[in-house]
Amino acid sequence: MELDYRPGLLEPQVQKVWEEKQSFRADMAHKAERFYCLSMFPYPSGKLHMGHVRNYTIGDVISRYQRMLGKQVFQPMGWDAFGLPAENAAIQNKVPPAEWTYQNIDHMRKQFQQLGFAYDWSKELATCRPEYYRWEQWLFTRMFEKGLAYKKTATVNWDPVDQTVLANEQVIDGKGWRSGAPVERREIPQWFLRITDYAGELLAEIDQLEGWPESVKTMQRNWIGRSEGVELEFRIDGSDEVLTVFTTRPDTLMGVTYLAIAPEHGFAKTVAENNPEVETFLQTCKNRKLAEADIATVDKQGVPTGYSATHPITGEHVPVWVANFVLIEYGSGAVMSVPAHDQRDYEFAKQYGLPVKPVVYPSDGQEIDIQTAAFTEKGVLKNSGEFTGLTSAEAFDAIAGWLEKNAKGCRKLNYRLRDWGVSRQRYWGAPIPIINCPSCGDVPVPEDQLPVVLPESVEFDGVGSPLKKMPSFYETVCPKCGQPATRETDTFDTFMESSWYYARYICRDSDQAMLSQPVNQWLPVNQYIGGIEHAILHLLYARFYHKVMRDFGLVDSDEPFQRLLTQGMVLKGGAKMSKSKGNTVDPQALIEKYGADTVRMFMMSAAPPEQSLEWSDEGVEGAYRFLKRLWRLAAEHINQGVCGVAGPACFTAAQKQVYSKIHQTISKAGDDIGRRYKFNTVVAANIELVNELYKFKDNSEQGRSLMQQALEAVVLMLAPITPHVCHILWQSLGHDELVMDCAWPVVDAAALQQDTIELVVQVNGKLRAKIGAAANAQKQEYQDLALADQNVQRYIEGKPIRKIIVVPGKLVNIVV
RNA sequence: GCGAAAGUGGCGGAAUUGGUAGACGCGCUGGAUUUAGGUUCCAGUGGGGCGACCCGUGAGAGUUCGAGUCUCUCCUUUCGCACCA
Repeated sequence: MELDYRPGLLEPQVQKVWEEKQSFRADMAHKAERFYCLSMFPYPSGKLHMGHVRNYTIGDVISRYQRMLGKQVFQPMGWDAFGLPAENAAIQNKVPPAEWTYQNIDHMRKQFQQLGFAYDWSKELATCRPEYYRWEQWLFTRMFEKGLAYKKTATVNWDPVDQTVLANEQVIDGKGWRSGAPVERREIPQWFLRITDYAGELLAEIDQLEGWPESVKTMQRNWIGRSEGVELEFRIDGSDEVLTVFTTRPDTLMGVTYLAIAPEHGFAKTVAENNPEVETFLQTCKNRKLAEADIATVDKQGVPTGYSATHPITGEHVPVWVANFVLIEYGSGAVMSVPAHDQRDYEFAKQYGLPVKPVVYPSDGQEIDIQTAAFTEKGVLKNSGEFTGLTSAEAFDAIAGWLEKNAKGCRKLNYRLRDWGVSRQRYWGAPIPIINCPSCGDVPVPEDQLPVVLPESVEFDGVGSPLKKMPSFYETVCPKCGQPATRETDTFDTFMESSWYYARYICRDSDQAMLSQPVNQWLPVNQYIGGIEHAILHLLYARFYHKVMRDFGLVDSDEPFQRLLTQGMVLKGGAKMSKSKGNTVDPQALIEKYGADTVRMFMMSAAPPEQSLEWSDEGVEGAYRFLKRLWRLAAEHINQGVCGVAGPACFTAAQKQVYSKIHQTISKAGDDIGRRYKFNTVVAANIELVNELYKFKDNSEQGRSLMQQALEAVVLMLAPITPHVCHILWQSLGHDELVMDCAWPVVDAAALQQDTIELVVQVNGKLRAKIGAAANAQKQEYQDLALADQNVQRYIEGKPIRKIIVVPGKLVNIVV
């Protein structure tokens, strides 16, 4: 065996073996314990970037480890193939989006294979294929029939020059990214899914997601944003209009000094017709961006409508303002403002000289200072008529009860979550399967006419969707009345495809149904892996879809993903690797220079998976150096002849130490890879073991057997991380079977037992001595040993001992 | 602005249940091998101090015999905010 490690030669050979043996193909009908390991599929943007390599290496390591535990592992891969970048590339390169996408897929698939990922390619899917999106269209028509899909107007970013709708990402400083024209808000009819119908269940079942990170669960809870409050009405004076507002603080109702409505509110528009000042203000608001982050950070501005409204309890008249910080999407688009007890209302009131009326005071009787800020805590009511003296909690009930009794309001459960808008005014997406008939209205495309196929051969000029210029696409007849009608030319949000692909992999070839057996045998996904940036949207939409599919009888389970790992980003120089920052490192070049195993090993060893990972060229060198060292150690041993593995016989001290190190490593690596998902320390533990083996020079029969045993353990433990080199080494160590099919090594518990320990002695919590002591001694013995130590004596001399803490087998702390 | 995380040597990180801070790697320093460079191998490497020792986990307080770890306040960075995926 050569002493030089040559990954460039060996990796393609090993990949060929896997290919020939179809090693990664899962037996979907297998009765053994199943493990479905899924990494979020990529958008086929061209070539793999480091973020991909990290994501997919983590998934592959988990898959290969689970396989070594004897499970039937299913690890598929596919392509989230619809999306905006294909349209941009089409304009730039004059290539139709479909062609560009398929080319990218071919290239990236090759790269995946070069990295040695254990994917079952027989189940590969691409979401831009009609056989895939056909079922998404079918599900949508069913949701339409059940009332879960509906149409309403909603706001989009409109580029008046390019005459096109822009994504938030395409709006730079309020201007269209291509035209540079100031973007306008425009309201157009769009399709929505009633995810809010499932808000309660989506929230409640977060508690059952035991395998999810707490941070993600908290973010989802906050996103859904359940709040209990009161909905109440304010009549506009001198008009039939009624403003409905929602508040979580009805106890502050007596402190209302004005109402604020969103610029998009119907009443604001009505007022604007006869009020130039309001009209001007609404026009200004048209240029603001859609993103909530922009709305929340913008300077608070507003104008009075000139109208007042009647307070439902006191009958007082409070002015109605239009304000830019009120969100039309949340609640009813109108809020009652209590400047004394809400900071945002307070700032607005100060800015426009509106009165501040405190009605809640601290329970301990202290005064409050509302000269600088609102008092937002709960407390006891004052200046509140019949409610004066009640606590905030009592007042909630009393005021809600009063409003209900007088038919002016009611208790209400409100969610921050909004319905999911799924219409996109784009070409490269799944067509929305609706036909607009002049007499029948919106009619879903019947099942036998699905899929509505997206034409792939198109001229793409970037001005509007090509579908709108293709009569062959949109001209059709109404399925109900047979009269000429037009198809919907909008396409679906790409989150629609990524919300159910995990289920479709299992039955990819099913052409009679969206999902078919053995889908329920494999769901939910045991382990899902993907970027933290998907913590809310994608993961929430997929959970919603799963529940809809369950209610339609397509799946048995309530949740799609049992365990979730959110991997951190790959950084270079402290910043996310991105084309725009120009700090990317191309994985392809590294694979060619060092081989896939080195790249995989660096990715796993540089940081724990959830944390961000700082890219380091030197670190890659280090990983490469280790694999060379491992190779050489194994080759030197193998060249002297492989040998059997003897049990723990009469070891010399040095042998015993190595034997115990092997099993300490197996113990740590097993816990880290299986329970803690800390792959960096799995690698570190094995490096330590190899370092120790380099120092272990023992050519006795017993010594060589120990070396054989140690090398086998290292190869088995690293096989999930660096599968190619471990494949070769395993065979060279004298085995016929594939290392990937072997069982994870077993710890010899006896080897972990130690006779002596290092006893740490502290005086007043500071380390003063380390003493060798028997591992199984009594508390008193440890204490005596500690007190007898010379250095310890120096520190306690002449001082009274107040307390001695003994942690058996570990530490003694003497307090003087 | 709101929500969620993170902050430890020159760098990436380790410290799993509140119990020895800095495992392992990178880098650096010195040495060996080599015609040289590279490779490989050995030794050292948190800061200060001649030393006994002292200081040290973003800042400040607190709880504790003992805090990187728990609590509070603050600072900085990252992610998400509904049409990027």
